[in-house]
Amino acid sequence: MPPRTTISKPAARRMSLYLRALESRLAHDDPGEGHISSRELGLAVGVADAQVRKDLAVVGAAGQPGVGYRLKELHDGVRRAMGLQRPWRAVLVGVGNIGRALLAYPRFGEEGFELVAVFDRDAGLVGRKVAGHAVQSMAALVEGVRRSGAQLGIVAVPPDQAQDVADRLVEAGVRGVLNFAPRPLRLPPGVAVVAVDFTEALERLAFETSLRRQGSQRQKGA
Amino acid sequence: MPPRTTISKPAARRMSLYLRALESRLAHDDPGEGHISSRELGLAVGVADAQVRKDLAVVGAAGQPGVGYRLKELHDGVRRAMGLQRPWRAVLVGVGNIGRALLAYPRFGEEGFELVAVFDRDAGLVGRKVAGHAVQSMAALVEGVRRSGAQLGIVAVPPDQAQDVADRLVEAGVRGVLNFAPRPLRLPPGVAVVAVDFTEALERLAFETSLRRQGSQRQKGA
DNA sequence: GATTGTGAAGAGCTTCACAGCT
DNA sequence: AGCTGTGAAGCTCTTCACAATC
Repeated sequence: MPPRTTISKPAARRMSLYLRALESRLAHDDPGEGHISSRELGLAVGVADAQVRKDLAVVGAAGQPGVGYRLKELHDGVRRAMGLQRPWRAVLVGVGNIGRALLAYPRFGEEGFELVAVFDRDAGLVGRKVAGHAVQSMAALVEGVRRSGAQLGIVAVPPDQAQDVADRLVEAGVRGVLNFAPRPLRLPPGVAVVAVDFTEALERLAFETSLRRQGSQRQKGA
Repeated sequence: MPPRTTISKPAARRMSLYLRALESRLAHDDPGEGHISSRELGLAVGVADAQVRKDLAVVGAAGQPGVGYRLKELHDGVRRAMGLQRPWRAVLVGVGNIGRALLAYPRFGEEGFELVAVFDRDAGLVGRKVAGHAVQSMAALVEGVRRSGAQLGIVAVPPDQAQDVADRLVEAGVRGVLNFAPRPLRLPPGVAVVAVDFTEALERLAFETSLRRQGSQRQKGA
């Protein structure tokens, strides 16, 4: 049963939040037989209850009036809707600070993401192991990625190398790219790109903070 | 002259992109007397030209029909509209991999952001210098932040400490928080929060990638 | 001829509010 | 009583299209 409606971009963002709220709840609820209402879930992630119900309707989860949604069922439903029902294979390019932070991320691999290869330009790193992953040379990238069958590539290199690395990842068959370089990537349609941009985040923070000078503060959830 | 209209959240996101496109352009245009059209700028950041014009109208930038916008004037206008006309003082809490990545970020400080204090829980780090910044103990946090007069705080600690650290930052007078922990923060209204969440980004990537199975690919810019 | 500025139309997203179920 | 599911209303953002300008 495919989702009734497509999941919008804002909804996809919220789904990640729901997932984590559900997981934290499941951790405290061993049998996993508990329920959660749209209001509770909304409170946990800073979203209105009606919004939660609309989102969940899209993933095809059935709530029980008067009770709420079954935790386990809901968790599975959201994961399936987000394309996380089976694991994704990812490669990491760039083992600088950001790359290391990702390697150290316990969550990586824990649920649905498997890091199958790691590359770096630095000859001093190539051949060594970082967080259990043998670092390969950039020369080995295209062949290595192709052999690994990875669908996702993570670009954690300096900005001037980002486009080139991304192009080679796509050449090697990757279908989605996570870009940590503060530079927009141009990739063919059919390849998904998601950017994580510290500078943008900082600037957004400056903007939002300067908005909140004394005076009319409308706020909603978080 | 305050902006005619308020800048929407999506618009604020794009402003950061405009800024970087303009800066990269200014770097290749030493006198800074060049012009750029809404179409060119839109192409650089993956946005429709009409959208660019609407955004720029909000910052109060005046374009010249048939020619475009003056680079330097536009750059200044966007920075002002984003609240970047004068520098922000920020503190960093947590000198793990993410914290280090931020410290290494050349852009940090280069334009508009000054890192005025750095804290970490690890006794082995306290007192040492990392990337030119003396690491202070967590015990010194509230007093240290208050004395520094920082308006922004960056939370780069493990998730279980994030809320506590954020609370103390707010207690110390911080008015905006950049959160790298994969956990939503609850802070009083009047304090801005921007989250950078790797897990969310990865899951969004999985979702967008799974959408792009063969078939109808609508795409626009990037 | 090229490009801006913008009203109006269009698309998308969120909130409201309530009938219906347990 | 509590909660879901959802049509309808309301709001926000984006795209269109074109007169005005250089």
